[in-house]
Amino acid sequence: MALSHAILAVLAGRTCSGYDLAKQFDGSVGFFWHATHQQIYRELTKLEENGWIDGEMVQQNGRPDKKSFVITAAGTAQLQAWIAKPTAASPMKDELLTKLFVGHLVPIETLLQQLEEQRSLHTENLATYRTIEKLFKNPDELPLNLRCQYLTLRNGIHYETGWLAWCEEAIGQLKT
Amino acid sequence: MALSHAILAVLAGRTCSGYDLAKQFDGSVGFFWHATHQQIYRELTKLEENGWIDGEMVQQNGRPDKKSFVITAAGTAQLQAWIAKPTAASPMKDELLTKLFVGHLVPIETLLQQLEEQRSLHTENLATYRTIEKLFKNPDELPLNLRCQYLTLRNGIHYETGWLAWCEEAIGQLKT
DNA sequence: TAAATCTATGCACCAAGTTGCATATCAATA
DNA sequence: TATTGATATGCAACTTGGTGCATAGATTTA
Repeated sequence: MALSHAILAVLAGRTCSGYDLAKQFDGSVGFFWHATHQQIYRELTKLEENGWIDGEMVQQNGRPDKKSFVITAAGTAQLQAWIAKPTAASPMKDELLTKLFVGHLVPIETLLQQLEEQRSLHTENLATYRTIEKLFKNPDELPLNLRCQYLTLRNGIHYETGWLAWCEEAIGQLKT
Repeated sequence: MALSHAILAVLAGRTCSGYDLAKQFDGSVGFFWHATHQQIYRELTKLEENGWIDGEMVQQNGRPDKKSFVITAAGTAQLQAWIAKPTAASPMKDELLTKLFVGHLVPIETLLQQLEEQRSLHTENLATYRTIEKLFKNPDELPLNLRCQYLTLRNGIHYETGWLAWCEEAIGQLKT
């Protein structure tokens, strides 16, 4: 139910082809809602059937033709209604923690390897977010739409910072 | 692929019926791997077919009979091999952030409501974790298996703390 | 004694997500 | 000119996850 809304959310900002959307879902919205191009194309068909978006073939020169989608009034209304609805808690799924939960079954070195791998992943993510953060000058003076996007970025920064702090703690603990 | 391993992880600690497992997945492992009782029963069938667990009917008095599962040597080997494998990054899915991303489409009051709802959810979660944390005396002197479990709990605490800090920041920002 | 609650297991159907494949246009590079 | 890479879209098959329902033994509570 929520992939459709994530797509509407992107289209609320600008018209996109499926291909454009797939790129948005790899960065930007992709930071908090993962989707493959397959899912996106399939969902676009449904959204158009529902009348929430409108597709139109666009001839291009220098590259293949594309189908461009715009959000309809009904789509926007749908999106607004969804935002106001109570938010379902995202079902937790963390492979690393599951592994650590039974970490005593493997050599400590294996655990440390995994933790260090995670640390470098989260370090990388944090660096990406920090880079984007710098593009926002004077966060307090942003128009509302950008301020909202800025806050989603800030969430990512809190998230990654928290993970990194934990990685350090866990690695430290296990090395004792 | 990973629900099976989460189940094996629980069974590595103690024999369980499907019902017991369902309760473990509501708390404990459930804090980082969500699953319904339906998924669990279905997966148990597969795990038994693969020979990774062994099921046996147990007569009980005072309550219905149950089927009790133990992990096999093959199952433990499987689990150990899985722990050592590279860990797939968990695909992000956060409904609230998706909503906030297009938050300018609704009144600020709606956003604040949602954020305050999240804040209270995460406050509750943190309180739960803190309560469990107190059960661990002298974390540095725990045997390895408990220390690993303690670290998963610490991850939850970092996670919830980070979320709460962000909630405060976001609410503060939007109230300006 | 009736109803609610806890223990215990499972089917059927539907929705969502993943993987691999298939196709095609056009630009740039080797 | 052949290949690579970016643009662009999509099908088919499969796995996983979610919802609702169905059943049933036993205890507790009203």
